[in-house]
Amino acid sequence: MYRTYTCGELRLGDANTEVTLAGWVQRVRKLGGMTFVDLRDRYGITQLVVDEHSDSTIKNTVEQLGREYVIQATGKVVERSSKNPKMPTGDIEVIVSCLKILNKSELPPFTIEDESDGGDELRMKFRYLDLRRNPLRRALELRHRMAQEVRKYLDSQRFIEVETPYLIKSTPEGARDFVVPSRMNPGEFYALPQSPQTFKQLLMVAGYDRYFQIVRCFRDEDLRADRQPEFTQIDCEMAFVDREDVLNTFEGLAKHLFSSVLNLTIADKFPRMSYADAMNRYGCDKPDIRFGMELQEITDKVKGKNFVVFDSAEYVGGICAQACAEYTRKQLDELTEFVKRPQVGAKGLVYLRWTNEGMKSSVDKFYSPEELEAIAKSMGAKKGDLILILAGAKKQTQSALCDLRLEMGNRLGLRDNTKFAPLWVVDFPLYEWDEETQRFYAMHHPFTSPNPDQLELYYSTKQEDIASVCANAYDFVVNGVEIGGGSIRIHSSEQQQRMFEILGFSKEEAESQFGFIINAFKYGAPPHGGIAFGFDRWCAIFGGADSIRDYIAFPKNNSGRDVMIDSPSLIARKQLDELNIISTQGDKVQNICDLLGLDVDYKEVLDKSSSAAKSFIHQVSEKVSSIYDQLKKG
RNA sequence: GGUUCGGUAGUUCAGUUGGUUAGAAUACGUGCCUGUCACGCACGGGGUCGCGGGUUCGAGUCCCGUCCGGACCGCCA
Repeated sequence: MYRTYTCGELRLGDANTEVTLAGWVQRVRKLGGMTFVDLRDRYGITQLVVDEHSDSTIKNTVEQLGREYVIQATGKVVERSSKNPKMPTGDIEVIVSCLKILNKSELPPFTIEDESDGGDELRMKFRYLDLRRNPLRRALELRHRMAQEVRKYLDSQRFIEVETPYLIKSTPEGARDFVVPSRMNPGEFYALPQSPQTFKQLLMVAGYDRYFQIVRCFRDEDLRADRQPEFTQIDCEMAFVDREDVLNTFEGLAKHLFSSVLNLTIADKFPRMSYADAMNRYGCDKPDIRFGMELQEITDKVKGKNFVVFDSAEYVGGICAQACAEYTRKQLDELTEFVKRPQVGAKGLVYLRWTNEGMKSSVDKFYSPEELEAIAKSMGAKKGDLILILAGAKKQTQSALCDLRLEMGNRLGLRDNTKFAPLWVVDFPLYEWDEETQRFYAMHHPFTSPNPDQLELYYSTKQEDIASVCANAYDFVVNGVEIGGGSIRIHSSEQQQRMFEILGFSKEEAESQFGFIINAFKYGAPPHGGIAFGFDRWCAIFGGADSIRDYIAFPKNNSGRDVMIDSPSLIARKQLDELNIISTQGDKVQNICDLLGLDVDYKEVLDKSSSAAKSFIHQVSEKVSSIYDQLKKG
């Protein structure tokens, strides 16, 4: 037996027990006559002691230990003479009577500690070492607990977990697909699912009225801190339900997770907010409602005073930051810089400081103190408050105010990541008009049903009628992060055909892309709807993190690379041939080599920083100039 | 596709207006140390300043290009 206990469980009550532990050497502290070794495993750290009474072979072995050596130690548990209250095993230590090095370790490139000295890139490259650290271990343990509790709850609600295929069919709508070449069907490709959307709907047609799956999904789009090319969804679908049924069921799931994972009881029903409300009050469709500071439109109140910025604006609005009237010039300049960054995109920032000496603003030239006070009061401000105003086109200005509001929330410490504010956002528009292509796109996806009260508009021939149709859809938002979204689906093939018609699909296109689902709907599709949660994000939110990367064991970097295994990578020409794929760059290089009679490995050459690439360029230029010389000679 | 920040010791970083032998902390090595737990003390080794080119008497520092990484915009139904 390698071990009788783990490194996290021994306590004072275990004193005088003979134990065997195994783990990694966290640290060795030599104090002349005696040596302490911190032995670490997944469960904790236990201190081993070697002193003058120890056997000389043990003293010898302990001399050789280095960081991250894997060792096995046997000995007696004793009470420490000087205890360490900071660690759970701090009351005891193990007097080593037998010590064995199971495996040596090279010196790790960064320290395996809660606050590692390693940078992000290095830690990604040695992810298996980074995963030894407590913060990552805790993140993955949280994720595990979440997954177990999701299954427990959904099982208790009679959901069944069904696996759907990963090799499916590419569809034109939505995100870019990852594709997989089919060797047996030359020139044809599978797509990896962006979500199991159509399959779960087919399961409803099949009569499995409550389905779920914790499932990997794939999107070939650019990444962010909270976006990976492969990510995990809790994918759910129910039949014979309306919107209320779905929201209640999954509010139940959320509450179960809050209580079982975070030990937080939320008694109240989650608030609901319409999309239009969310945009007007918070400037975005996923508001962080942990704090107020709502957007206030003042367009009509500020016009007509010859201030051209306001007079020419479609929308003027602001937020009121309580007790910030004494913000310094420097702080206000910082905020101005913040909103002028291209990512936020405002032209400038107008401020009103309601100080003890009265109103001070950047627009004193245009407005009297009384007028400023009236504006401030209309926004619910009082003495001591700071008002920040942006003006411009409505959509962009609201969005910039949203960013500014979140920035102020951060600055004022109003976004405590141990507090949670869940929210349902409902009544999304069904379509988005795209100016460039002059057509409607589905805001959610093309299986989303229209609001049942607006069917007349859904079948209307007028563009503005169609644009005003709301979707029977909903998003689940926590702390300003979209955790999940779903809808009641279309279940009549007539409504589905109308959807494809509005989206500009011809009958033939719809048939070839989605024929299978249109057909299925002819055979008794029940009314149904569902939701999908971003599992990685939900874990990150519960863990209080901004980035989902630490909640994924082996994530990819900003450019979609796994720097540990160095993927994606080039594949052998033989594989490409089998798959009937023409490697553009590889073939170009290979063709040049064949033409000039060079013996070069195209894979090495494609790594632009390699010496093979330099030598390739050199050889090619030599060859070309010699050919040129020969041509000149005749 | 774009904006922006960064790349200097194993690691995290500092490096002034372009000027002597590129520093600190930490890690590592050696020695001393019997109650440490971020042990302590002393000494030591450790550098392609991402790469290529340019300006200059002189470049880690300025300019151009390029590669790599982070954050963001576009994109992500």
